[in-house]
Amino acid sequence: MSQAAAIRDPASPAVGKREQTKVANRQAILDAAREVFGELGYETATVRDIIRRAGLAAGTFYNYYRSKDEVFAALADDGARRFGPILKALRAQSPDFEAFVRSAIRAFFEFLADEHRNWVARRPEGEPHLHVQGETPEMAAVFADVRGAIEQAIARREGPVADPDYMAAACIAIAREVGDKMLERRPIDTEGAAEFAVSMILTGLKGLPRAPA
Amino acid sequence: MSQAAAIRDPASPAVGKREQTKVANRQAILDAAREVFGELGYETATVRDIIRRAGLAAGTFYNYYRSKDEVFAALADDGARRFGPILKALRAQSPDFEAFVRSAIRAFFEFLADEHRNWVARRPEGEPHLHVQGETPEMAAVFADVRGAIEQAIARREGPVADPDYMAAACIAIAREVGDKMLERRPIDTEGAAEFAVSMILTGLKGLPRAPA
Amino acid sequence: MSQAAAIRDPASPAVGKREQTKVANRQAILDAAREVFGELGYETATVRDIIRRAGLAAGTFYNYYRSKDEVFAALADDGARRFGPILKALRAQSPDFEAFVRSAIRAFFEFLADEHRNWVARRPEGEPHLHVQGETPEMAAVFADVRGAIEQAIARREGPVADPDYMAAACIAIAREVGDKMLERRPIDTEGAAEFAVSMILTGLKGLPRAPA
Amino acid sequence: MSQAAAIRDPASPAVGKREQTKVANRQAILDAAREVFGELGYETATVRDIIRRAGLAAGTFYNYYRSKDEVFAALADDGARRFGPILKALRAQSPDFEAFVRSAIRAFFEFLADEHRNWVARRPEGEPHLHVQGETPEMAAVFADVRGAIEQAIARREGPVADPDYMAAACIAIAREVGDKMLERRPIDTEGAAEFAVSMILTGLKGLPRAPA
DNA sequence: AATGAATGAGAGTTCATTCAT
DNA sequence: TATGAATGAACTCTCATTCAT
Repeated sequence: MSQAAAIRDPASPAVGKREQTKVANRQAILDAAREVFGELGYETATVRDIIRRAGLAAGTFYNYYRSKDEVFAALADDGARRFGPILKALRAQSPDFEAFVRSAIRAFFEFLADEHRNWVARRPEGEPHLHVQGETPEMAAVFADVRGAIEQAIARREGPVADPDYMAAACIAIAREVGDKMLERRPIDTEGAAEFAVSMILTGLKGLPRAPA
Repeated sequence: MSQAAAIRDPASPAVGKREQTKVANRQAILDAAREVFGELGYETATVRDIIRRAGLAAGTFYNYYRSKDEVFAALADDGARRFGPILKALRAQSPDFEAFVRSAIRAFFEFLADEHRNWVARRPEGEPHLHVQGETPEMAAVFADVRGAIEQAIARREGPVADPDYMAAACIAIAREVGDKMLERRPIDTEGAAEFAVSMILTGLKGLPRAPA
Repeated sequence: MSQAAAIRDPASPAVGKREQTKVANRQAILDAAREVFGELGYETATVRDIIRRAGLAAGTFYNYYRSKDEVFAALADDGARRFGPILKALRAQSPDFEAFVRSAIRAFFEFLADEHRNWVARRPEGEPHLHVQGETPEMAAVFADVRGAIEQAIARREGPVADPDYMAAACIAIAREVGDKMLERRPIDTEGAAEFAVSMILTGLKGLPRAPA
Repeated sequence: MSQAAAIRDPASPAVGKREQTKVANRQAILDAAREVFGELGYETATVRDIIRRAGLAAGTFYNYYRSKDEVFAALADDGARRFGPILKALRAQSPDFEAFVRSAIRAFFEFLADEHRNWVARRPEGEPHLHVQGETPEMAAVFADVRGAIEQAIARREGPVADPDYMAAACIAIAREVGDKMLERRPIDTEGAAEFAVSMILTGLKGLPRAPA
């Protein structure tokens, strides 16, 4: 190695090319896995699908993740790590439960739209896979976060006192499904979807505009 | 096989034994498939699991269904065939949209509880399969029915005029998830769950009891 | 099925063709495994090698044995099951330790020669596998038997009182290696080999003919 | 790597650092390989096991040996190179065949005990690998040497005239197996083992002490 | 020369499906 | 028609070896 090579521009990142591609590969695998799991589901997706999409060789996968399970778990961690803090901040800032719901839904839909750019929405034809759509492990982790926040709010009596488990489930369900639909439209309208979901959650169908008699 | 088995009982019904067995086997396979798919999910479930539970031999499966896919599809048809008419009747009888939602949810939860007796709710531990829970092909078909009914109602301007797609998605979502939770509890309380779901759908969180100040 | 087919000649074996081929296949796999393990050793041998030699398809192997390990173990059992009783009878019949050694060695060499017809003696070229030659799991089981018999004899003070562990090891070693050499020659002379081995075991080099001064 | 490392210490010996490292690395790999092959056997041992133990990187292995096979062969050469001369000297010094056997066995057992300190005797449990124990390539080479010496002696009519091939095999076998047993005991008693082996070889069981009547 | 990530052939094993009985 | 063994493609994962750094 030439001496020049050793003298590094302090402004440049302190990583060699090797480390760079290592990071890049890890990310490529993660991204490919997100896509593939999103499209095919955990069982149907194969490690080969993932690495092929990442443009790597079969064995390379195992340099980064010890198993199919492990990438899957890594994806979940990744999602939670990114959305968790956002949610926490929102929780702290919101003056009341309604405000929290409002901002959380909005943030969630934006997160969703962001994520969406990472998966190809294309679904394989002729394969029975009901409703697993849009179900990335990352989403699962985020849902868990949201559920926690809702349950906490209920415990603090900031929200309705109805069955907390049912409530969390229903709110999550709305966010999930409406979010799913949102992603299927062009352009993706997070604003509109959020408005709908918030209204539905807070006031139900009663809160939605009625047809004039 | 003993010779006696070959001698037809003259008192037996006119349907040949063969035909009887054929119908019985077809049903046995369908029932077994419902259970197995419910327990393990489409991918994890094997044809062997199904035929073993049906008490038949591997090859026999293919006398009734051409593939694993086909029995899966048949299940969906089966569910729709059973719930569809119920839904239609409800639709006809209901004076207004609210009444329809109320009765449909109730009917759906009862159908769900009924179905539930056919699957063992046990889920394999240590396998990442988020949210596929309670997702039988039959359910999927029923969901489709419900969605249709909602969309129709909206088209007929009996309900709110908000985005019909979002509305159907949200209603289904609530029914699905609350139904799921309902099935996890003992005793299974369809009444309570239906009340919650209806209230949530119609009036949202606002319609739920609030904590006294 | 015609009635004629059902009426079976009582002298013929009471098995259908299916069962026949099942038994035949099980044996074919076992035989192929014996050969392949003998030639390549446990690690190098692949399940594919075994089933290819058995003339079957990859999956078929697993209809008979649950794993590579299991055939291996089955082979050992097989050998022990066949030689164990012989050894026991010899032990009972022999008036003294010497007679036992004599007859046991002879029986062992005959067993060995018999076995030999089941393995192809061909060894893969260019592969380093020292001394694993002639080492079938079956042999291992037989060796264990022999060792047991020797140790027992020693314990009963019928033989020399020297270190029993060393003695058993040495006797086994001689039988094994001389047996190995014996198998490499044509024709296979069990008589000559047995004479040598017995003499070597009982009187060592001293018992062997010396060159005339 | 720090810049300082690149500046050669002027006080360092004349051999370039590179050359030193080359020799050291080659030896480190050889030593690691001896251990690893001894512990795991040829097949089970991986190149990674070897280089990890040598404290080097995967690629470095291939700067010294072209393949896993080659390092295996090199080990054999190494052993032969070390034991061969000893054996030759013994051969020259011994007045007769008995004396040669005696001294050769003793030397062999001492060599064995020496070698033993380089492998960890621990063997992986639950793996079927019968009798490959104690089988280093080095041992194999030494065995070949011994065999040669015995055959030569026989050819020179210094020993019994019985089948030389069988004789060599039997002697080697005893040495090998008793040596193996010897290594399993604590403390390692080369003296006792040698005495037993020599006695067994020269006079067979007859030469071993008998139980008093 | 040293490094260690990338490679891809090939291992053991599973399972939907076929087919002789 | 029922049977269940046979089939072989496809799966997850390992590892000797190569090669850019």
